Amino acid sequence: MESRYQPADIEPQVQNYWRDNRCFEVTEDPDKEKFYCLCMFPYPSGALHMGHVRNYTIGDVIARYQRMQGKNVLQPIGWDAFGLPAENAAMKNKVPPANWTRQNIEHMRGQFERLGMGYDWSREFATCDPSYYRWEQWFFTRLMKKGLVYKKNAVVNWDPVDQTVLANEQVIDGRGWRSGALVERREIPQWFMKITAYVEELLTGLDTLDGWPDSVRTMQRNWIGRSVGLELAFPIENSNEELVVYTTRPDTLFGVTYMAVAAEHPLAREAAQGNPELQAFLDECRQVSSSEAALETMEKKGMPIGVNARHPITGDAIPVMAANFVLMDYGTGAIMAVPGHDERDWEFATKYTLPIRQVIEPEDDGEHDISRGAIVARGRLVNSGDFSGMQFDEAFDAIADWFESRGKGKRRVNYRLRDWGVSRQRYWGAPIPVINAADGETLPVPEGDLPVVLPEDVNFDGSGSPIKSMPEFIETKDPRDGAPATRETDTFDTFFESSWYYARFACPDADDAMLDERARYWLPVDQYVGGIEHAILHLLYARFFHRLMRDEGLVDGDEPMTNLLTQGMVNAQTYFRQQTGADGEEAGVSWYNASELELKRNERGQVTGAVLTEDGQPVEIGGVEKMSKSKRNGVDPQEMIDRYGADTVRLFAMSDVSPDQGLEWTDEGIEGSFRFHKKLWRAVHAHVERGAPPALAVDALNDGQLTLRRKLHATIAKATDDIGRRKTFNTAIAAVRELMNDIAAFKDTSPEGHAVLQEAWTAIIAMLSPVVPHMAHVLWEALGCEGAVIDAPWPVVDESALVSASELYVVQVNGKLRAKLSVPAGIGRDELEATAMADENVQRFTDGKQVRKVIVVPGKLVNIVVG
RNA sequence: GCCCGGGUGGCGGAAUUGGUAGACGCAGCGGACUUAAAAUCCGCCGGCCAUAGCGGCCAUGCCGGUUCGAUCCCGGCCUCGGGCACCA
Repeated sequence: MESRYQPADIEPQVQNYWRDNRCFEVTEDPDKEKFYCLCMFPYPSGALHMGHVRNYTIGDVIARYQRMQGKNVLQPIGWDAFGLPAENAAMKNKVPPANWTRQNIEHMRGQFERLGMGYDWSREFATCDPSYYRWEQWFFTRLMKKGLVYKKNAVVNWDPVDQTVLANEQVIDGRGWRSGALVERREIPQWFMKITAYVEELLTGLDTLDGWPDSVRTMQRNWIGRSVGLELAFPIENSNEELVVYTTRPDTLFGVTYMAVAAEHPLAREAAQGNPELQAFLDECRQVSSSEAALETMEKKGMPIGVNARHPITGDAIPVMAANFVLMDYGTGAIMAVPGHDERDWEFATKYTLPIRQVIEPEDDGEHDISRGAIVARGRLVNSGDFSGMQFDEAFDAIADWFESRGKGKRRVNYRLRDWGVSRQRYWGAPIPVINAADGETLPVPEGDLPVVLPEDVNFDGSGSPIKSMPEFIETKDPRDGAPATRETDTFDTFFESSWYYARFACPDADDAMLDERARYWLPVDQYVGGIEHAILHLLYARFFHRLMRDEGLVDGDEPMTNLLTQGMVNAQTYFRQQTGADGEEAGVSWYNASELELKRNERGQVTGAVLTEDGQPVEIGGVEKMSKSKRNGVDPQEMIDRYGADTVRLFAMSDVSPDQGLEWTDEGIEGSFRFHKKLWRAVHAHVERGAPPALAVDALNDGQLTLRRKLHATIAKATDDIGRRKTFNTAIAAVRELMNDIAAFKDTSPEGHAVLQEAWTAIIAMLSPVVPHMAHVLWEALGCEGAVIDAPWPVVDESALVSASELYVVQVNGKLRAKLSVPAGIGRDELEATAMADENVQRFTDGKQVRKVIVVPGKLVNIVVG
């Protein structure tokens, strides 16, 4: 064994060992418990960043831990290879998206290996492989036949200068990111998946997902947004038409003072003919990004369309407004407005001086001034005709009955969730396998003609998707009669690929089916790991897809992932200077990387400022923010691996915080992690130099040896719980460090002590091996242990080692800590109370006072309440 | 705007979800070793007060509540982060 820790020497050797012995390639084994561990696969953006390192280290630690628990562990990796960045890179670098993507995959694969990830590389695939996307094309045609997909018009962001559809991300302050032109809403025909057909199941299924964080389940529940309400119609004056609206607050119906319709609503369009002012307003309403955040935060605008509706109960005339915040494709394109009891309606009514009427009196009897704000809380109805005096539930039923008995409305369960639009007008995606026949029919591509291969040798100049102007792609034949027909040129949303890849990893080489029997062995995923930013969309689509595949007979079970771990982001300190132009105007901000700076500290070590090394002038200290190129606060993992080794980087990524929290990267932190490796190496080296230890004879141990052994087994218990159940790797590592501190203070050189130390070091190396597998591999061998540490069993707690003759009690008086007592284990309550009362410091606070009660928490605490 | 999280010493965080606030690490200070530096090792390390020693008061974003006892539960606010359906 080398006396110095040299990661650059040992890490490649250990990686070769894993590769040569195919350590991580697995097959189905019905005799072993299976464990499928999966991290959300990466988008091949070019190089690994720290967020990747963290994500995949978490997964690797769990996979290696479960392997040591004796399970048949599958940990695959692949590439979420379609997407927008490849198109942007293609424009910038004049490379076809396919080439750029595949080069990135090559590079990142090497980085994963260098990090020591225990992947079954034999299962690797990229979603841009035709052998992968052919099966989702096949699946889509199956769903077409089942009626689970359909085509309808839907809104996109249209850049009128670049003549192209923009993603929400490409719309900045309502303008196209490249052209700067005001973006318009435009309707085009698109394909939709009927996720709403599964909405109840997706909702109730959340209750079964005990292994998911509550926050994610709540977010999904709210996203689905089930509500019970009333659908009712407001007749239009002097017309046979009516406005259908949905409300969850029928109790406020007498407070309706206006109606609002979308700019695209037929009623508004009709009214705009011959009304140029209204027409101009409707045109203006189109110039808004289609994102909900933009819609909700923009200035609410409206204009009367000169048409009245009639209140269905009172018959009162109610003006109809066109409004920019009502959307034609959500709900019915019309809403009833109750400014007295809805904040948005209140603000709108105040702005346009529309009447505000109070029809609810809240429970709390507090001061409520309807002229100063809406009363949103439920309460008793007032000014509501026959319904006045009723409470919410009673009023809801009475009003709903009123409408239903007259055939003018009905109770309805409504969902916020909308069907999933999967069409993208982009090139770098899987072609939607549809043929447009000359007679207007849309037909699925026959199974025998799949896959519809995306041409990869293209000239990508940014003027839209190349396949949209490529006759050799577009021209095809009608599968019914061979007549000329055209292909669909839209591609799938990339969420389509990522909704089922987890299942394909079970059988990536199946070439005559989407999935085969192996999927039933490996699924569901036992542990899924990924960023919290995917809490809703990706995970909801995957849950939907799993049910679609279940109903196609491809998989068992309802849910795709049993346990979910959502990981926080990797952040770092930012530094900047506000730059001033020659004219004294502010000319933007310059960001600096920590490596360019020197920090100033006061005598306490508190950072008081920073100066740029180059010019010695101060820079501002900004916030701790997500690592990004623009803020220049990123750290390249490759550089860190080259300097410190993969184990040090892995350890730091795991040791500072639990995985679900944001991790702050610091240079000092990584140094500390490296120091830990050197210290551990030295300690094990010194231990090994003593030669082979005698066998452990527990009965022969003295108090000091028993105490160290108690600490060891308490540490094993804690680390097992922290890694296996809580997934708080940081506290498991801290517990091991505590144990190592105790070992450092253990000055026993006897043979018995030597044997205890051998037991301790062996357990420490085993427990650390999922996090720092290279170093553990080498030290395991040095300790003379059998086999490779990846095949070692996880250490087991010896319960008898935990037994102690005494217990520590905390004594409080009126909830304040006054003493600590060490008492014999299993002491009786009376004796315990007496011992506590007899304590000198306790008496200072109880003296002359009456003891009202004594609370005892066994094994922990005594609280004496005096008054 | 709406939904979901977070806020604890100089810093990252711990306290297993009602029972010792500050584990572990980083930074800092003091010391040992060294010709010196680095590395390493040892000690101290929330604030205020007291001190030979024992100890006391305050303190977990802010305000209020429940409880014998609150970082943890409830109500109201402030603030930072994630998502909002075409970034992945």
